[in-house]
Amino acid sequence: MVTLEDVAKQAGVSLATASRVLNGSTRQVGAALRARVERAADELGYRANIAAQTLARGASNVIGIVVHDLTDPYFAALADGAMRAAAIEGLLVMVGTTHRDPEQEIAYVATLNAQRVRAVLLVGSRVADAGVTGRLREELARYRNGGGRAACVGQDLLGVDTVAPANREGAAELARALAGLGHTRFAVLAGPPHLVTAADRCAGFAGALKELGLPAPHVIHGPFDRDGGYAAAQQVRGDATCVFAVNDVMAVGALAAYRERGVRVPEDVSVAGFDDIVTLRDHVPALTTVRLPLKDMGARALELALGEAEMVVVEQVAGEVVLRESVRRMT
Amino acid sequence: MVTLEDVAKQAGVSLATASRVLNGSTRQVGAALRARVERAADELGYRANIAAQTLARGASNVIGIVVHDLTDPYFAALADGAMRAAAIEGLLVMVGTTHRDPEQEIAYVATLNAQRVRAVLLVGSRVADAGVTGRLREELARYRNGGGRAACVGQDLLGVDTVAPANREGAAELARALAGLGHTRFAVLAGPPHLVTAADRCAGFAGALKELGLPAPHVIHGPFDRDGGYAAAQQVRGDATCVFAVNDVMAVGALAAYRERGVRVPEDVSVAGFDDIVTLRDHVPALTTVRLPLKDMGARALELALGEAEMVVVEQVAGEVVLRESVRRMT
DNA sequence: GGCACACTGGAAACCGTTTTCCAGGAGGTC
DNA sequence: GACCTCCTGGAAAACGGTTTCCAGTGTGCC
Repeated sequence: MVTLEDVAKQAGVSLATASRVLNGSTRQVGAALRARVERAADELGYRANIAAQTLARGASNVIGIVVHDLTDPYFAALADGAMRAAAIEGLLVMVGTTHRDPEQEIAYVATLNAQRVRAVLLVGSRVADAGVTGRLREELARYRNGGGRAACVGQDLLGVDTVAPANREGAAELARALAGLGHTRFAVLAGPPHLVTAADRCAGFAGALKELGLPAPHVIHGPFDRDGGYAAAQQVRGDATCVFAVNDVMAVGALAAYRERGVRVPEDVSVAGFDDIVTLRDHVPALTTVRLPLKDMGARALELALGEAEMVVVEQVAGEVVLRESVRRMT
Repeated sequence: MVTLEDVAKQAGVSLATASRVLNGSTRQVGAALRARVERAADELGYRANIAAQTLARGASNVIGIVVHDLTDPYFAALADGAMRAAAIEGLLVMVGTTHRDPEQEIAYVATLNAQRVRAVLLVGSRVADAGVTGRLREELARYRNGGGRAACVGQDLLGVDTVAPANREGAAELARALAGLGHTRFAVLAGPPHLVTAADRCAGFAGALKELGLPAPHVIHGPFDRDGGYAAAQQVRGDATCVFAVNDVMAVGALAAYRERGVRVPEDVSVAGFDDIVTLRDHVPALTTVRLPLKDMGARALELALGEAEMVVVEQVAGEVVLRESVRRMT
């Protein structure tokens, strides 16, 4: 491995000069020496050792992003947004996936702390478990005490800058829109009760129905993924005319379940989701959903993490109800 | 930031002892001291500085994965497979996305080299551009000369261990299967001509048709994504009874285009894709495609990169034709 | 009791940079 | 011409660990 010293020797200059030429410094270096150093570096194929730079500079140009599951398009979109923003800032990205294990999330924060990454982004729903959340907060505090910056996409439960999708309000608005189409008997494929995002969407939906004086929905819990939606759809009571799956991939699972059973959507039952996943936009029937600007949210979270605000900032992101063919008007 | 020295001081031991206790060493440390060190580390909230460790050890526990586009489920699945394998090995992952710019790929290899990552995985099709490929090979050689390991998922064009999907053979087999259903006039939504994966699939398909004595397909080039499929489908000649999109997301785009125009699939035209993307498995009509074990391929690429084989190994991965409802029998 | 040896702990060199500090020379001003 | 300042280059001290020696202790064996 060729080092800066090799380059300096070959160019006949000191280490300091070589460093100044190659790795950006405020100091000027004379044209002649500069050229010699550059030529030497090129000839030798020098690549700075970033570990050494990080150590010497006390700051790295890496950020960490922790997501639940990269193969879930929801997280892929958020991560992509953040990564584009990072690329613009000249930052490298370490991605960790927890596969929905909160302990993994804590472990990642510890590791990213050890890496002294510039910022950590925690992307995805918090869980309703004070113990886990407490330990995560602790680990995060340790990191931030050392000068680390952090932000979160999800719920404002960690005491760090947060991009918070308006899950309750979005679900409520969806409920009102669906009620406006004449639906009165609803079911909710609610995901896991401990997942805050799922719980908020469910609660927002149910709350709006209540305000409208409609009967409470039939709530069915299950996993937060496609198969969870598929399974939950099997248990929906027959009298429901409209089913709200708390995310799009669950909704797609539900649609598959109905299709297999010969239940027509939207003729026999209406189905709605949440997120407006781009990959699913060509699904048939087209999914009614609540659109979230996922890429922007990811990018915004990175901005917040890097930003200098002395106060913790929490940004609500509104969802937009998008009515498509998976729901019908009842009348 | 609390350092090992702080811990050593607090525990009243030397730096060496603290290091041996906390960061794994072959050397034994007495129980009493060991306990003191551990307690001190815990009290102070010590986290080893990985940059310093990497520097001192001369080896890092990070690997790099470079993909074209993380929001494309094809890459998400491959990356996820590799990341799971990495997690098992206790490795951290840096992910870079090129957004399909080959220059970015070269730049990433340089950066990952600077990071002295343990291995680099280049995931995705090569491009048919000798200049770009040459420069990438150069950068890769530089990295490997410094002791780096590399592997590739795609085509064996870089002189590194490669997991190579059998694009030609898979497409040929698909062509034979479709011909077996009675189709004779084909179109191929072929993607960009310079993208080797796309070109191979197109060539394999056309080659098989030729062997069968069928007319050459109508080949339409365009982008390798959903919108590319959508646009290309508009240009298909009216006499084609079966359209092969060289990947699944393009096929979905084509299906959308047909749906909008009121062309029924498969009644009016049959459509097939390639990859068998999991996220699309609930698409209607269900997509005929060639299944690739993407997660396994990603994991296998990591194994190869980490492996000790002195020879460059190239592993062909066969695709499996999956006939589903997006194609019909002609008779 | 003496000796070799295994074992544990510490001092210090080293990993590859950055950056502070110092020295020397050029240029400007009075 | 003397003095000051500005600018450029180099020596060396960090940065936070790991690891090689080296020294001291206790043990087993003859």
